[in-house]
Amino acid sequence: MPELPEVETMVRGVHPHIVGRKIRRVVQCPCECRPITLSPGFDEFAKRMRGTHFTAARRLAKRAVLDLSTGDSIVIEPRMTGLLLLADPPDPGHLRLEWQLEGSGEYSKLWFWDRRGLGTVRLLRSDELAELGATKLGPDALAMTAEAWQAACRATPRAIKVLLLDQRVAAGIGNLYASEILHRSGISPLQPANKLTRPRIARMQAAVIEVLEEAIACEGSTLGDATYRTALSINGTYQNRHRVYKKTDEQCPTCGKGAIVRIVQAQRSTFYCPKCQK
DNA sequence: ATTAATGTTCAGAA
DNA sequence: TTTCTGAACATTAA
Repeated sequence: MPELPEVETMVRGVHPHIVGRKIRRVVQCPCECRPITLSPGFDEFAKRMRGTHFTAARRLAKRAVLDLSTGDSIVIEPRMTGLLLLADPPDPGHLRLEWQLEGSGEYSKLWFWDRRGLGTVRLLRSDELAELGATKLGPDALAMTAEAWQAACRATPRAIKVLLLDQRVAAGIGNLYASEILHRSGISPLQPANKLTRPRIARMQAAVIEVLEEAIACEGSTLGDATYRTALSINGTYQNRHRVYKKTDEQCPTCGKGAIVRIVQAQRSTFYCPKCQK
């Protein structure tokens, strides 16, 4: 579930509370749930971590990266329902990993909570982390220039919505924000990328930045049927500003004429206004 | 009972 | 080589 703004909110929430804190112990599933995918296996995972301390919490595309004093990094991929939490999980039954922190501080535990359990947590050396970034991820969506989008669009006839979701083109945009970005840009999600004109791509690039930064300022989107919340367990508020996502049949807030429709592209829902997105 | 859900990855086919 | 489809992972809520 978390996309770029939600993961950014997670790492910002966790950073001031864990940097400098030593790891006393790592516990797998303090509740009675199935362990999520870990690498390496839990024993080595915990051993390489014990006694080290956190030096930073940062975001890599839709992943949270917790750097350790050893030079290793914990790379957390929340996928659909994963959360990094310092307090109050949505329910106590899906805590998949617990880091017990030494020393003084407001919080003594850091959790990875994941209801569906599709998330993954890996411990990587710096060279492995660099390789991950280089092979699977394009530039961060917030760092993409209009020229970079122009080059990516020119190179393919794929639908622009599908291109926005391609993490090798630009990393961090997910299904929710792709629809919101295209609506703000006035671009149809079905438009072949290589048919977009330069000014329209420039408009899209600006919308990418605007939507993502506004969503970060709102601490992400917490949908009614979802579980996302900040590290301190506060709901995000960007859902109150959604214009099209899950708004099927509602009036378009931009043109006031059309109704929002839902279509399916690459097996994912897309929401848009056919009247003002061309 | 069926369907869809803010993600990623893989196999197989066009 | 590129692109698309379907399925898989697992759980829950409408």
